Amino acid sequence: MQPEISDQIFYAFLTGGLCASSTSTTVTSSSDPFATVYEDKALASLRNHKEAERKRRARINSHLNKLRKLLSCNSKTDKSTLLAKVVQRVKELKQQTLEITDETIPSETDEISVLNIEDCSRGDDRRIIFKVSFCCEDRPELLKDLMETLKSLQMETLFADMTTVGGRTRNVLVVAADKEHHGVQSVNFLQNALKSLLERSSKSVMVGHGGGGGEERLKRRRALDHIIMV
Amino acid sequence: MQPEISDQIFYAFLTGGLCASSTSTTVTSSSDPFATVYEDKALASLRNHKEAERKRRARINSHLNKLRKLLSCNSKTDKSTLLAKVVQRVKELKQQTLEITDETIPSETDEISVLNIEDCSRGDDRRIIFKVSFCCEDRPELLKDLMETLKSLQMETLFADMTTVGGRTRNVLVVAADKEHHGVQSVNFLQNALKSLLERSSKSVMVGHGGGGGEERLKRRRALDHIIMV
DNA sequence: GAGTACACGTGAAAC
DNA sequence: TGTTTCACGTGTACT
Repeated sequence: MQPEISDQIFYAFLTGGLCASSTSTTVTSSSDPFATVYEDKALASLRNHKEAERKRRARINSHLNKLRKLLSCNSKTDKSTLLAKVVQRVKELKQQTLEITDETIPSETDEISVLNIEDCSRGDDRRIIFKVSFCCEDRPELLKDLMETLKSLQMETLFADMTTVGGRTRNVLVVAADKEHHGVQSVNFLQNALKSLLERSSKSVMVGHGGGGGEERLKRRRALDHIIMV
Repeated sequence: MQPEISDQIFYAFLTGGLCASSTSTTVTSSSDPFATVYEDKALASLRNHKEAERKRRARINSHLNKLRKLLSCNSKTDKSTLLAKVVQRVKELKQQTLEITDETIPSETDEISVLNIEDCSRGDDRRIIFKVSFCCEDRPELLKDLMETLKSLQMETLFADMTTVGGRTRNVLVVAADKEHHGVQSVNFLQNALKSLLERSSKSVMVGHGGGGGEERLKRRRALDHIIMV
């Protein structure tokens, strides 16, 4: 691709400009017939270039060392494996936070999701299984209303994860329904039931707690109400 | 530090061994009186070295490109700023997951913590504020017991975050107590009350749910019980 | 001695 | 324009 020895080095080599003791530049310039102002300029440029590259390398290596510390890697871990570990770590952390914020922590926007997970049932042919999850503002009667809704639909809760944080709540339930009364189309029943549940929620948010109060504070207050109801 | 042109290059340069067209090595070896078997060996070694270094660079750059994708960086983001962003991202993600798993997600081990956060009160001189947090197995009566305990201690719950996931629960409450009845030493009261609460929990875990059942399944069952109690 | 990893100086390309 | 970034080949040290 590129010549092994460039014209520039060759020239500098012949004129003695590239010897180890660079302090002799001036001397060389005065004693050598080839020495010119241009040569000095070129050498100065090379020196700048050299220095800039040095700083660039230092910058990169500095960041690499920070990464070594963050991953608690030995200072003698070589660059390639270090970077491989960094790639892996970033992937892990991204996945981890995604899972948590997606499935556990309440989001700022309301969500409803109903899934038929019948396929995962352990040979229970008489029941159909749904995964129900929703995210909304918390309110005192929310869970009670939810249980009543499920009861009226003749569904049984198998297990539930619930998170209430800062006045917002995310709930993930696995519910079972008898196949005599329900089929896959019951996903829509559930979805609609939840929807009206959340609508009741937003109404209660509007109407209840008539007295003023900070916005963020009010959110947290509602979490308190929930406890007090229990 | 090191000579600008090494003896090796100088020698190879004079013998013509380092010209761009490396295919002519054999020709050079046969026509040049300096050519020896040693020279060929040395050149082969250099070529191996060259190739190894090429591969090493490729390996490093490959990881850098992966990182570019993970951070959705332009493919023209330079190495240094890319690495700077990686450092920042890793720090953020670590902090984020630490916060969540530390303050929200229930841990596998039981924990009790009571803090006097009086200093943070907004000029409320007549009340003392505590931050109460605990993590344990969930059970149906847990929250009810908790509220009764706080009531008996004449403490009022200001707000609460609650997370129940996979049968374990983490609760963070901020409670207020009248300064006429409580001081900083009430931290101990609270701590002991919580401790007996959790002890009751572990007893109920041992005794209750006498019927068999999978270990993990049982955990989740208890989350269900909690809902049904509400 | 062969293999591996790093820092260096350099040429070239992008602005 | 000079400045900045990259890939390259090389010297050197460690194993």
